[in-house]
Amino acid sequence: MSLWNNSIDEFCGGASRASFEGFRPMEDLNSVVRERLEKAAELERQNVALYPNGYQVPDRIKQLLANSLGKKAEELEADETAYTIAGRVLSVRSFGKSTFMHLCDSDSKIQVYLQKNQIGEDGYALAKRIDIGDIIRVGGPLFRTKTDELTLLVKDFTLLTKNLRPLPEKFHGLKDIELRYRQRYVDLMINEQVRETFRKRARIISTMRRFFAERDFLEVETPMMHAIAGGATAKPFKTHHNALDMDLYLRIAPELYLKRLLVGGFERVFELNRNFRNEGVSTQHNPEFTMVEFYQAHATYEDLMGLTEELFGLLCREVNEGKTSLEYQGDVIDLSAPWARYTFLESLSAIGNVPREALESLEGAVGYARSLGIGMERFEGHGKLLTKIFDLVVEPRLVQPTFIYQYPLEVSPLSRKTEGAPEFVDRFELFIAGREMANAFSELNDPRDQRERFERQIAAFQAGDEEAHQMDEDYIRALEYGMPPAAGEGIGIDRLVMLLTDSPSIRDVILFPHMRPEKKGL
RNA sequence: GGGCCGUUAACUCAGAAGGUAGAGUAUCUGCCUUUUAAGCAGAGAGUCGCCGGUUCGAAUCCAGCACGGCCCA
Repeated sequence: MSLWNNSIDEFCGGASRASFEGFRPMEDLNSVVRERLEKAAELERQNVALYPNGYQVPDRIKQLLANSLGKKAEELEADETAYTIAGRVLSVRSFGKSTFMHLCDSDSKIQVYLQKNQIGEDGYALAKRIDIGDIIRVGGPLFRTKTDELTLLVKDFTLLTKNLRPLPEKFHGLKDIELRYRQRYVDLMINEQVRETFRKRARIISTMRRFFAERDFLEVETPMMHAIAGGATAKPFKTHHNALDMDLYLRIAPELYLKRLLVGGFERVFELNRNFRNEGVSTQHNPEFTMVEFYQAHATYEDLMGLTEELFGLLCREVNEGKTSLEYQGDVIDLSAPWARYTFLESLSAIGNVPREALESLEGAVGYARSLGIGMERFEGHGKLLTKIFDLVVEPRLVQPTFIYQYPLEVSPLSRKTEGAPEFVDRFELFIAGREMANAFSELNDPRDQRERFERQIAAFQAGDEEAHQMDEDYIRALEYGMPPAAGEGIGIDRLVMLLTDSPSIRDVILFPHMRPEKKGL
């Protein structure tokens, strides 16, 4: 007992003070951490740097694997070329005078072999002090073991970073969902498929940027902090600007700013960034989430259907080995164009089996909604009620990609009215795997109509609808200058990544999902 | 906000009916120069989420709270 106490003392405040100025032991010191601390102190006493830098690492494991693909043992044996790689030690199999380790760098893993007669008595003694979780640099030629595994025969090695906390169990990995999200760094270290998910996320986003760039869309950045939270129906987060002494809202959507850019003359714009909505957290919702919104002048929502089919097909092939179909949570989903299209009302009757009287009158809808257990607020009209019915009886059944178009005017305050059907708008939503994936419409560019819509929203707000739009006078003014006819669309990136990576929860595709703070001391 | 479930060693998990906690991995010691969930022998490691209550006695039963998960609104 007193042995490790003394050693920790030395490590934290005694002999090693110079190199550990300010270092304090963690509160949850367990026996393994104590032993690591002691081992680290011992290494420092032997003048082994625990956190050196400046070492060159010319080779990547991925390259070594690629270059050696198909090379026979004899072929490798004959090649004396030494390679130098660095990575985290993930496993150790140690014998009396030799040791195997697996080393992992950012995208690949390779076995390395340390032998006493290669690195000498002192070198091997130091090698024995390497722990799982340490980051090391090794150099030497490649060979194949008896079991034909490509392995680097270590001629020299350097400790680059000492690990002080044991890694999770090698076989089961880190399973505890809470720990995986709170300590994503450990999750990423241990669970290769998690790293792969986030690599795919990056690829999806960069492919999307390229897709829009190729079509002459300009990427822009509009404000995250809004004086009026507009562009969607959602509750915003409120914040305060001290110097200006004014309340601001984190944006719920960039829409109204992007359309101001159409007015300004940028005819194709997109923004791919975060939105914030002050609502519940679930497998589908994170308070901050990523959206791409894009606007194209002289296009209609029907044009965007084709563009969306093209984009989703491309993204799917990009992360899914060139295939245009994928499996999501057991369902095979075919993203090949063209996708099914139903008007909103058609879908209610054809897919949701909603009776005609519910579609034709508010009274009919109220009665039917009640039979489904759907409540109704005073400020809600027929259109709003039908969307609630839709969410319950149609949306979950839209597993294969489906466009639902011609939405009720009441729930679409920024969309152009459908010609000849003024209670409906030129808008579609895309559903895949029972979830809304995109929302698009031909943009309302008549300032008189837009003002009326805002006024209806304000009436709804006054009647108690907290999510209703506020009046945005500057946006009306912009429309008065003239916004070209245009169509715009928003796609939820997180849900898209969930779909393309077969992830059941939005938290699986967000690196650091929102969590309540942990109360326990670290 | 409501319902159900979970929280035990650093990790993955056992602990019917109340009697002061176990395994595997990891760690430490010894043996071991082609292993790969290496092996063999031994050892250490726990505020059983927190706080109350019932009881001679609580990881276990009860109430509350915290955090998390799933479902619902």
